[in-house]
Amino acid sequence: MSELHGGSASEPAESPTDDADTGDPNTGDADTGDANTGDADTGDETVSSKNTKEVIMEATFRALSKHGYKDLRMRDIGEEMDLTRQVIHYHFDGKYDLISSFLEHIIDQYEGSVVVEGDADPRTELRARVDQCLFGPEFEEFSHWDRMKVYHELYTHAQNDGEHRELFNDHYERIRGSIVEVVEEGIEEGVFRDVDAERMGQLVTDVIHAARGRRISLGHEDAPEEARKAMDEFIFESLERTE
Amino acid sequence: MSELHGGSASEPAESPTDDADTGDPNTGDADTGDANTGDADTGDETVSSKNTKEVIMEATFRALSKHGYKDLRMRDIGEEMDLTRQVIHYHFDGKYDLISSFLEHIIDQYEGSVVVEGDADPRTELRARVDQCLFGPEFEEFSHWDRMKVYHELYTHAQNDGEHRELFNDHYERIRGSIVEVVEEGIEEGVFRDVDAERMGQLVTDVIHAARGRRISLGHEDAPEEARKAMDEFIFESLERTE
DNA sequence: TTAAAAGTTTACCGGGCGGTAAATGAGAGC
DNA sequence: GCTCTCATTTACCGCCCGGTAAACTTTTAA
Repeated sequence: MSELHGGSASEPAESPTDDADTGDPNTGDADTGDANTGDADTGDETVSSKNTKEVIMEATFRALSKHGYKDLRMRDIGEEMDLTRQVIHYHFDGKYDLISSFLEHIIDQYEGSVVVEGDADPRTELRARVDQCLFGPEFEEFSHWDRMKVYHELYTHAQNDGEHRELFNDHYERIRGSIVEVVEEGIEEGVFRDVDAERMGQLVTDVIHAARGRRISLGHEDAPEEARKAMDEFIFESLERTE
Repeated sequence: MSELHGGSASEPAESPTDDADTGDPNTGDADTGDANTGDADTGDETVSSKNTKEVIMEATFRALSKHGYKDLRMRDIGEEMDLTRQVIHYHFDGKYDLISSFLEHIIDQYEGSVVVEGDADPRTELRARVDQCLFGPEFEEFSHWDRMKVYHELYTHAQNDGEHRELFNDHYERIRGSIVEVVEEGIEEGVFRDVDAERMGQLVTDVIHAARGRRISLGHEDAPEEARKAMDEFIFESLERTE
């Protein structure tokens, strides 16, 4: 066969293979191809292909958590998977496309994790929604902040990327909207005083975001809790004063 | 100053010189070595050396504004100066040291731009401080948001860097503290109702940060203004209700 | 059974990046 | 004038990273 580069077995003492990807080549794999439920496929994608994409998303998430956006290398993502990093290039069109897809992925996850009750009274409902934003869904509370960390880093970086910014804007609008809705409901029902619901919703959303950012960037573990108390004491209190 | 290397349309097919730094070797310079006031030196640094460091800081700022933290290359900084990028390595100990120094630099600037009145009544004082955080000092209003953009990006990245995080924590504490102080003053003087000043100050600081972040990351130009109105309407109003 | 299509791996690379070494310039002190 | 030090430039480099090409393997569909 075409011995392309002379590299016979002898060669250099340590891995001649460039790409020190070596992370650890799935030694004991037996974890990849299982759970292959032959359900209805979605769109025109193979089941396994869809599965792989999800594996890549999860790996991206882990790599992003570890290294941060700035220092994220394709190699890092590869090391978080049982597959080699090159499969990424088969399923995505380069690094930027991968990140963009991941962004949609993580936003969808966020979206999907929101549980709507809807039947409670506005007072309770409002607090429940705020809590959900601040502390995550009741179940699966672990990992909430890991996700948030990644989300928040991408969020900040969006200032340099118009495309990403739009995604975040849409998402933001949905969150804010859902809070405004509850406030409006409360006003209609007469349990809240008659304020500008948009402005109030905006304020609440802002406080949520700030507490999140403070916890993540500055490491203030108690920021969400404190923010929650402050809202109770200084915002909700004045909201409910029907007077 | 940005459009340095517009010319040389021909562009040598393959510049043998590696380092396509070529930007364009300060053609029209005549801007570097002057203004050399032989004043008393500070510490053990030459005047010119100190000057150069500042030039580098400014260049770093510009490069950071343009490219964002993630995509910042030493080369980009070089292109924002009249000097070559290698001088950076003479004055700083590599990229990380440069960024750290820049961080201190921009925080100092922030700090220095804060104007304290102190004599006004707490009501006015509180609003004035908030305004300053939201809109920048009255003079030199331009460039305020450029600085903020850079500040905020570094701020978010601090989650991945303990050393930087500490710097931001200190700074944050100073800002928050100054607001808490005003609130306390107001309570003592009896113009504000008797609330937990710490918590109130925290809330106000959080709202400021959120509005800033929203304007920068999401591009909501009116975020500061809206936040200001929301605070007036929903927070300050209830604060002043001495009742 | 088999051949094409889809997916994955192995091997490899060009270019760009941060950094360094040595040559050059510019003063300060004697 | 000479030299020694500080400051800056010119020239250059090794390595690391994203990406590709082709071999290989598994799945799909006749």
